[in-house]
Amino acid sequence: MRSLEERIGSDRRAFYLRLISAASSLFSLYQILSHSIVSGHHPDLPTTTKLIHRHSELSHSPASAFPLALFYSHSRPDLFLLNVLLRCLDPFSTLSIFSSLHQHHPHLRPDSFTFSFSISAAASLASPVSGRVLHARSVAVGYSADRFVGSALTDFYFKFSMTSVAEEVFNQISCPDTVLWNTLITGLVRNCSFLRAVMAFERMVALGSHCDSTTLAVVLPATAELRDLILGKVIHCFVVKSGMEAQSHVITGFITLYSKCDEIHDAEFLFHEIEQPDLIHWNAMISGYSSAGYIRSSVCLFKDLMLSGWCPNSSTVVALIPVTDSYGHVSLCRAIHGFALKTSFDLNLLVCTALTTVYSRLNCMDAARQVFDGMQEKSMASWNAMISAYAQNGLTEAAISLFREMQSLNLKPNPMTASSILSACAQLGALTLGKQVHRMITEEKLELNVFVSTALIDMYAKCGNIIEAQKIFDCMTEKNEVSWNAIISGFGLHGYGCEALRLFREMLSAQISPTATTFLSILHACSHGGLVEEGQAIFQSMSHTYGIRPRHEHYACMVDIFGRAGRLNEALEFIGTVPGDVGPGVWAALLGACRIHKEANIAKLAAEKLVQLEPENPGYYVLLSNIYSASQNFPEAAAVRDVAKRRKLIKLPGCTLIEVKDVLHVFTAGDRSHPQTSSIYSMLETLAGKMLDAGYQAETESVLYDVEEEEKEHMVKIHSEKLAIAFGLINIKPESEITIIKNLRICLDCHNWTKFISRITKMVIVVRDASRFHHFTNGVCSCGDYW
DNA sequence: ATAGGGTTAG
Repeated sequence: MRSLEERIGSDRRAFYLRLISAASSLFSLYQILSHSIVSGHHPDLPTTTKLIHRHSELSHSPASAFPLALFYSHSRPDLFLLNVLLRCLDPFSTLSIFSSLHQHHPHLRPDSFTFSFSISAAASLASPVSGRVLHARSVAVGYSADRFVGSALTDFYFKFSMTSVAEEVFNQISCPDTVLWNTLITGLVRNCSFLRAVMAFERMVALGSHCDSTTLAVVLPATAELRDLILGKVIHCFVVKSGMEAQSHVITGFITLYSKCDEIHDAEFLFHEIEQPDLIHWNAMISGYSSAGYIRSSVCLFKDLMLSGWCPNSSTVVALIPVTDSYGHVSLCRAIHGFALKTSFDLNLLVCTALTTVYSRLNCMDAARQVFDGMQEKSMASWNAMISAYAQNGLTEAAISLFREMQSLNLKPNPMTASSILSACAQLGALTLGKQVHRMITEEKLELNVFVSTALIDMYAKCGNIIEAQKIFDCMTEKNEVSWNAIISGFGLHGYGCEALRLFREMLSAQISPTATTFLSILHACSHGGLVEEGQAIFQSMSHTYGIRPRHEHYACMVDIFGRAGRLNEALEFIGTVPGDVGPGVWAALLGACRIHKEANIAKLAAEKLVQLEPENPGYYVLLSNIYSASQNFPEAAAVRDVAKRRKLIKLPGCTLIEVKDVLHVFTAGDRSHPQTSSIYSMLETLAGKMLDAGYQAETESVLYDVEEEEKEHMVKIHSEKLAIAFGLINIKPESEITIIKNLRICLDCHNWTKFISRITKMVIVVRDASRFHHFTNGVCSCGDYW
């Protein structure tokens, strides 16, 4: 008869395996292990594997010390143990074990599980390099068509917004199963490629792959984003037919779909049909209401939620945020912020990111920054939210410096970062940085989605390179109304009215509905291109054919169109037809026309209106005063100046930016702070002589000249654009191109001066001022002397 | 190996 000890001994492994499976806490697991070691039995490979596996089930976060110690206690671990270990380790340890595998355990040949766990680790470590290395090695050992490796890789490339590579990997796998299709569709949705996600879904169905609730949970929000109600209904029928309509995730998807497609009652119906809605159902409905503008219903449902004994979570708070947005109420926003802080369930990434944006939309940049700085952990979305908050509020330098900070922390920008920063570049005219971002997008193979492409078009157009803008536009596979608007306004900005008109017609025939912005762009193009009749016809069609009510800006554009052609009386007449109040932009356009056509009487009328409408804007006072003094009405002139002085109104200082060899230089009027000041001024002297010979005369007489009296003396205060151009002439190779950007409109004299310079030096000079681009070539400007 | 609500872009 065998002793007890012998019986345990023979079944020792089974005995410990049973104990381990039954262990209910980490503590009892440690006890089992120490018992076995104390009694002289080091756990064998299967027991160790089981221990590590149970340990990962019992501990909530990836803990590495215990499993690693167990793993290293074996001199010859097997592949199964290795894979179980890799799956439960933190991503960093997973990668380091994998990379030292060859050295420490050359007998172990990684299989598809080993690769897929390591690739997932690279993805969560945000380490694109190690992922690519793993990709290469897995292909080298013949796993390029493996489902597990393939799905991990697909997921990996999508995480880094490298959608084209992800799709390539997916296409390598000959018979993708449901999970793999789901991985593809999820990745596309996460990268906002909604159309491609829906197309992949259609392909999946057509190829006869089985879809499950996961597929629908992902496809339905994509359909909602595309506002494709018809497709949504087709899917709904399909879902009912295949008996999946009662699945929790699927119902949520339909609530999202119907509320985003303005079918709020259908969404409501589905929500009330659910017997026991979970928190996500509630949140979906609350957000459905608030994002569709049903603010009261949203708040009511929130109250119901609280009364039903649910504890709201961060998503509930985020779902409520559009409420503050639509009211434009800072106090409401602060109330929600306070509520989130008080209930402190998790004032997490999500809430903070949303708050950053809402505060910035309410123009509380300090509050926004405070929330951003207060986050211990920041996601890509948090960074992007803060960067775009700055960009959208015109704080371009802040946006760029935050972008640099992000880069210095080794965080890889994603397409959203790219489009935000491109917007800042466009506003600032920072072509070099814009090009760098473009290069980064290409090098990192970042997804060139509609947002990014449109942002690139806008950046190139606004930074002077309309050719490059057009190239990108032509390469786009998916264009929406914003993309068309960007290219049309780009051509308008450069004075290519006919090209803009051609694109506008092309847009219409491509069945893209023009928006209010489209009309603004095309009217701008007509005014800068001198196309009066075309502009009038388009303005008519805007309300008659497309049912879009013109805004102040559209009226201003029309005034601009008439004014440019010197038809000032028609412009006045047109203003008479504007229903309701006339905005300051309209009068400013009229004033601009008067300035060019030297029409003092109408100018006086316009300037008086402007001083009334915008008492804070100093420019109009100067102008009005100049007009009065020109008509010998000195007391009035003095009175106007007095008012401006009493109000302590300060003129926005003019400055000009120029980039030479990727370095940015900024000049202000009469600037002497630049290291090359002396050569700049002597260059100006040299030029002055040649200019006189060529017939240049300083334009200081004009009554309608928007500068202070003392600024008229150009010898005292040389305008910043002249300094920048002189600097460019010194530092840029002859007979090439100089591009400068000025924050205000270029003045008449500088415009004239630049024409002469372009003729004398044979340089092409491109000037972006506050209203448009001027291309100076051999004494002629593309704006036709009207801007 | 994939999954529902909610945050970031032109």
